[in-house]
Amino acid sequence: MKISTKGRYGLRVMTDLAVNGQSDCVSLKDIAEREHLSEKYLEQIVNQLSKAGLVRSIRGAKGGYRLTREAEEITVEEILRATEGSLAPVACAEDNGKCINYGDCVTSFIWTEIYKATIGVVSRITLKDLAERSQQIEKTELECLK
Amino acid sequence: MKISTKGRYGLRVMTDLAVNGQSDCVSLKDIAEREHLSEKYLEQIVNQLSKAGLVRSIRGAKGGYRLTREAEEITVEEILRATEGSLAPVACAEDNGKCINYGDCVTSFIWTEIYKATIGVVSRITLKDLAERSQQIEKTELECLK
DNA sequence: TGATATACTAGTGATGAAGTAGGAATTAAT
DNA sequence: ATTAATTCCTACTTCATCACTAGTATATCA
Repeated sequence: MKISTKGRYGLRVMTDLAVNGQSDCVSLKDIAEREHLSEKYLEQIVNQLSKAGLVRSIRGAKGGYRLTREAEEITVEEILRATEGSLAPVACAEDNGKCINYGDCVTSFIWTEIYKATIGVVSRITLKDLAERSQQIEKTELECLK
Repeated sequence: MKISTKGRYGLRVMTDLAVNGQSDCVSLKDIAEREHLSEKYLEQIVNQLSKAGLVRSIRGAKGGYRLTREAEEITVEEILRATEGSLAPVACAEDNGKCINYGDCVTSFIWTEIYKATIGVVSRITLKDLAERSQQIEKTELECLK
């Protein structure tokens, strides 16, 4: 029942883009530095986000990435789906319990319920929520430094 | 975001015990046969259930396992915790978002929400629910054979 | 005493997670 | 035109975990 680094980093990249990519596009180098993550690894993750249509890339010098939509129109569900794959606890859960594996039928409703509960959470949270939180935290940290 | 075979098989073993272990104790050999699972592998899983206090073992010939409590007093949450370990999507989620990893703070509330939603589902389902479902399915299958 | 159980520990092969590494293609600035 | 910066693409690597398998020791019943 774990979310991998791809999902977690994916959210951080997207949040970073929402906060720092208002006017311009942002390079992976900058993001990697700010978020203390490996640029090369982020490359792969952003590639998935790009294929999912959540970011657009601009190649060459002064290139980078930017969101394809407004932050409030991108959900955490979309980001996690792009980076994590299925969010279902077992394969069959996504098809509302049409399971192939003989013997798991008794428990299939459990997985469907967990799946629905999870989607209920992540579909309601938008990238804007994360961006706002991020800026709030930044502010608090500055306060603390005084 | 996956549940492993330990969690899935664990639920099946417990359901089997609830259905077939009313009066007597049940041997792993019988369970493995009925559920089409490896006896040796089940040994490890039942061991975890035993350490969690969900089943009691009786050694020697005519030995086996039995539930320590009534099926309606055992939740799916307990069974999954015993077999899967933590049900939180990331480590910090269980502590209500007190995360150590710098940088994940912005997203920690997501994991806590997912965690709470998951627990909400599995804490309300009891072993009795599974046992009843199992017997219902058995009945249906017999109906189909007519 | 022997057959039937569980208890415990170790080993194994396959898979996936979490990166690393290197080069090709593209673009902006000099 | 060249160079530096950037994305794009593929392959490789290391490590941990999953899903078992195997073997031996221990306990109990008949």
